[in-house]
Amino acid sequence: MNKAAPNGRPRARSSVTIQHIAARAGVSTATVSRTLANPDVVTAKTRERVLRAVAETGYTPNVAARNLRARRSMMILVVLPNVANPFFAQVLRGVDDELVTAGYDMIIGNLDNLVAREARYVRLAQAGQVDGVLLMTGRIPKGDTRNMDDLGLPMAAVCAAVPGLAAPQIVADDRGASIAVAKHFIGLGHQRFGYVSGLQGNVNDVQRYAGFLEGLDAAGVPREAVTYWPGDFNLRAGVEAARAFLTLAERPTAVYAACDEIAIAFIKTVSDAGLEVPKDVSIIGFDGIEFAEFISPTLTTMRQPRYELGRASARALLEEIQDGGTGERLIELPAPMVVGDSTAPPRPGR
Amino acid sequence: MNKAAPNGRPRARSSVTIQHIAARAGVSTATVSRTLANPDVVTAKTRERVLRAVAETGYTPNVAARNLRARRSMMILVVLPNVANPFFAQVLRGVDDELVTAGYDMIIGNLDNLVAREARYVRLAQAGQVDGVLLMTGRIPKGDTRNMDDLGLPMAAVCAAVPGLAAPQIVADDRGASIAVAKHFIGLGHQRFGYVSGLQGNVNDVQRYAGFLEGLDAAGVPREAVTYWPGDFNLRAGVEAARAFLTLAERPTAVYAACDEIAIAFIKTVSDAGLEVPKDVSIIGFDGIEFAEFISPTLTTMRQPRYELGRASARALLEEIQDGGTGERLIELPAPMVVGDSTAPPRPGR
DNA sequence: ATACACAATGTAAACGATTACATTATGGTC
DNA sequence: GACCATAATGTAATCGTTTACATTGTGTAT
Repeated sequence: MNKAAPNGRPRARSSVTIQHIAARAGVSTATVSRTLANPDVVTAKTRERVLRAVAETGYTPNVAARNLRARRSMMILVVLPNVANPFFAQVLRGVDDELVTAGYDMIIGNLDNLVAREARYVRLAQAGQVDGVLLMTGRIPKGDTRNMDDLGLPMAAVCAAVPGLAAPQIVADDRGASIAVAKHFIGLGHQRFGYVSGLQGNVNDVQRYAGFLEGLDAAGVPREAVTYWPGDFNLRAGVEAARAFLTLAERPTAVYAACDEIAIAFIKTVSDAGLEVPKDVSIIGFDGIEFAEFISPTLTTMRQPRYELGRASARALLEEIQDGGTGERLIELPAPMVVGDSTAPPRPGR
Repeated sequence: MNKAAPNGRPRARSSVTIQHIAARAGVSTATVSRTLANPDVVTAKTRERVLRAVAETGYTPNVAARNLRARRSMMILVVLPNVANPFFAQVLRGVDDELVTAGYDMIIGNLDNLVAREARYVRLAQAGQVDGVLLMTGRIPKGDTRNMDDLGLPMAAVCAAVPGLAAPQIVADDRGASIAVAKHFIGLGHQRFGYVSGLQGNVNDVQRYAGFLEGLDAAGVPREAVTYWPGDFNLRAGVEAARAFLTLAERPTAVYAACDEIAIAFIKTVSDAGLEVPKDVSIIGFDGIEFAEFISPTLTTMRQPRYELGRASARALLEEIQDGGTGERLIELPAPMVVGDSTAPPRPGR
């Protein structure tokens, strides 16, 4: 008997099962299943009867049952350091776009910058809840328990390379872009430089600083001409670095910030202190967030192809799942410079 | 037989089942299940044996099987218009924090601003894949197919009220805040006003405009003194509104923007055109995004308690799931004004 | 010692799909 | 019309838990 809801419509929460459809259409459950999974394998007449029954009852296959039997979940776990970070939000959109077209959905594993939270998602993945894992974090510490790497699940890393991970890694060319930053500053005639770090030890930050130094080295800039400020990937870090900058007797005239938030806060802070950007100090950021062109002066920045990073990584992960995976490889997308008004030659005579 | 991985560690992808644990611990599967679900119901000795077996094998219960039998998934579907929008990202963090402590995880239903995408998530919810739905969108159109509202699933709405939805709705006090905006402008002595709309017909936008007008009405401002620009909740809309503003012979001296992005782009555009903010025009935004205090001039804005909106809505949803729900009710959180440098009295003699 | 309440465990039936294998229907060829 | 290949469908096992119900064990009151 097909129980109807009070309003006469089919009952919600899918109390209607494949048995009901089979009975209603006068076929076996196997035929119903086949009709839905592979319509061409059944007779047109059968197909029509089954589909009508489905439509009339509003039947939707129970996912748990399907997952259990078929041993897949059509779910991808996306692990990221912090959902609140707009940078990842844009990457997520790329991931989602790609996953959706392949019929997958995503579970968000938000670490909230706490390494301890990772265990939860390792467990979730272990439980067969997901068909693959996308790591949006460069920091997968080898804990006391088994970690993601050992799960034997298809994986991919995006945004930040995970050293030693045997999986596709999709990242922006941090090093190359940072060399370009150095070259740009040099080309403008700068001689004293500063670097505001993102998170200490973060793989992106390391690459950016290394690339920056490499570019400066190539131009013969002595290491003493480069000031380094530790920081974090947020606005506050920009304020603090700017304060440190302001106390210097001989200030750098060109500052490279590990991300746009830092750069924007840096500009705001030094401007409030009476300096002019770019006349007194030139600044280049990283990421190419939208706000970069809506501040004054507009920010020169290295644009990460965030959406594309998301798409490419999801695509790579899907390949891992389907083809068994081509496995370990590094895909570097270029991060081109977007020239704004925050860079100029240094004030003459300085 | 317990198959070990090549490295001698327990095999990944949880090929070890509850049967293995039962055998290893010399108990029945029922006892294993009980030990894990409700440890105090078994003998200390039994508990110890079971837990040891679990630890030695690295057993994790298969979630699909559990979901199937227990008829719950410990998953919440979060439907939002656009993952790439930083505003929602912060709300998501609040949601996640609350859900995690209750043992739930979240599936992201990203509509990408396309109404058509909703069907996918209705289906997902129908399939018993989630225990509840959190709607972060004010636009749930009654489609030709059954929509979320009819699912019979625990639900809650956040950020934007869904008219007619019989569920808890957690929103900021758009109207009250907008009245405060009007009062603030009036208090400064302004007489000509502008409003830059968010998405046309969006429930938040409607409330904000209504509240703004209400506040102006209360001060006896004639309707002709208010210019309305249609827009969208993004930077581009601010640019366009500003361009329209600039063409006016008699410009408003006080502009209220439906969100901070609009306000920021508006400021940038009129500044580039040679006007001074706030001397020539005062601007107030909405949301209180972080960047608001890092532009020049810093933005006066109505701060939405985004994290708290997320938390409160998740809490309400969990109550719906657990207690059967107290159901329909409106929770309005205040959106206090954060006064920046973008507001001042109008230039004298204007 | 016996009976009895109650705690601890075991047995086996769900949960709702997919799918290997068995069976029946269909159509083409001689 | 008989035969056979092949297409279409049916039967029933299976995925790995949870849990209702049955059974056994333990301690206490009589």
